[in-house]
Formats: sequence, C-alpha cells, structure tokens
Amino acid sequence: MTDSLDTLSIRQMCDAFDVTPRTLRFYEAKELLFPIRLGTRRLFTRADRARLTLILRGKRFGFSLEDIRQLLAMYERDGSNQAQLLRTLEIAKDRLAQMEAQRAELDLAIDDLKTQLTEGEKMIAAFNTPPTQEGSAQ
Amino acid sequence: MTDSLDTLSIRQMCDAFDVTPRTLRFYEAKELLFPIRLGTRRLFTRADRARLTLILRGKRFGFSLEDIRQLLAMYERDGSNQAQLLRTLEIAKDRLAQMEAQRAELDLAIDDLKTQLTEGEKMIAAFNTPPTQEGSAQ
DNA sequence: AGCGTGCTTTACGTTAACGTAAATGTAACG
DNA sequence: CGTTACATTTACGTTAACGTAAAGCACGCT
Repeated sequence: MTDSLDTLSIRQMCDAFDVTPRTLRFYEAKELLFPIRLGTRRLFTRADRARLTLILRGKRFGFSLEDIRQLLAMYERDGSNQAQLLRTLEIAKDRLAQMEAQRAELDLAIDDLKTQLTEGEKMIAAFNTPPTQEGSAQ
Repeated sequence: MTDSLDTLSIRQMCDAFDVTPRTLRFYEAKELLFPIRLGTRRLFTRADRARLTLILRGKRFGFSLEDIRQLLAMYERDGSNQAQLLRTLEIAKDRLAQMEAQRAELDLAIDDLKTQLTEGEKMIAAFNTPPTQEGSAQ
C-alpha cells in the first residue's frame, strides 16, 4: 500500500521542484514551509508543495522571501478573509508597478546601449575604410 | 586666476555627479579613478570626470564595477587599438543580449502577475455580490 | 589659542539567499 | 556486522557596493 500519505521525501521534493535540499531546509528555517517530522526526517505534504509553488512564483515576481513569508502567513491565518485578500491585491499591484518601472528603465538602458553600439561600429567602419584609392564602393 | 587647473575637490565632484565621497574613494581604491593627490587631498581631473561618466553609464547597463574597470583599463592602455574596440563591442553585445533576455523574462513575469491579479479581483467580485436577490445586473 | 570646516584613513557592518564543509545518524541490504 | 545511501544539524563562507563610525590632520578666521 502507499503508506506515504501523499508526502514526499526531501529528495523527491528537490527533484519535483528543481531546488536543493539546502533550499528546502532554509525555507523551513525561515518559516515558509512546515514539513512533518518523522523522527528527524522531513515529510513534505501537499500543502508544502502548494506553498513551495507559491514561493517560487513569488520569487519570479521579485518578492523577497520575507515578503512571501508574510503573504503566506496571512493566508494561513485566514484564507477566506476578504480584507486580507484586498491587502494582498494592493501589495501585488505595488509590485507590478515596480516591475513596470523597472521594465521602462531597462528599455531606456537597452536603447542607450544600442546607440552606443552603433557609435562603436561607426568607429570601426571608419578605421576599416581601406585607403586603396579614394572613395570606396563595394 | 583659476589656479585650479580644471580640477574638482571631492565635494565638487559629489555635487556634480550626485555620488557620495565614499563612492569616489571606493572607486579610487578599486582603480576606477585616479585623482591627483595634493598632499593628502584629492583633485579630480577632466579625465576623472570622463571616467566617472563612463562608470555611471556602465552601471546603468548592468556591468559590475570589475567589468567596468577592465573596460576602462583596456582603453587607458590603448584607446586607438582596433582589436580592443572590437572586443569591447563584443562584450557590449553580450551584455545587450543579457538585458534583452532579462526584459523578456520580466515581460513574462509581468503578464503572469497581471493574470494573478485578475484572478484575485474575480474572487473579490464574487464575494462582493450582494445576496439581495438572485442575479445581479448593474 | 581655540574653533569650525572639510578632508583623510582605517576598518567593521550590511543584506539576501543560499553554498559548503564537517561531523553524525540511521535504515536497509547482503 | 560492515557498508552504502540518504538524511540531519551546526555554523562559517560568499558577493557587491558601498554605509557608517571613529579618530585625527590642516587651514583659515577670530
């Protein structure tokens, strides 16, 4: 029988989510995950998997682990509280604004760098003009 | 007469470039700037100002100070060497590719976050439907 | 002489998210 | 019972770019 009540060992978790054991232990120490302890071993439940999914998603959005911890904690306390949901939406909107600002600055920097590159290639082209004759066609 | 042969004190530099004295000393320690030493005081020359401009520009492009130091060093050694210029262009192109990749991932994350936000607002809307009657129009 | 201002050096502190090494434990296999 | 495989805890190390505190010159003014 599947005596594993739908739990995963640390290695299975690592393979499933492409993270290291150190990362999972770190997240537990930071109170982001709460695996069951079987003796000294960790057993990661479905809830842990759900949390880890949210954690990794949050990281993509640029939230710090501490931010994520607080957001998760809010929902652990009362996932059905509408006020909390609204608060979360606000936080997410703020983060979105930051990401879009970052995108805008990145776009500017990219354009600037492209300009610089063009300048540089002009320099090269100038030096590369072979002094065979005068003008240069072909 | 302007006995300052076109040099700036550390404070004047800070005001001109909006950086702290610590930053300028740090850049000197890292061999990014080479101010003249008048006794123990620093005098920043036109060349230093040019370098600092490049440093700050490089930072916008996401280069590390060490990257910048190497690029500057290349030009200090031989600014007219075409091979060096080509090498620099390669580095810049690589960096541009990285920035564009970063932009792409950022765009994806932004879209995802927007989707999440929409989901969240749906939740709110669902809860907010006042149970006055049955359906709800307007 | 005393004071204020601006500059200096030295050197430890900060932050995030793990990496990595060392020593130990334990369960199952043969 | 010895080995192997996987797990655990503890705790110091890493990286970048400065911040910040402490303590002390050096100059000019009064």
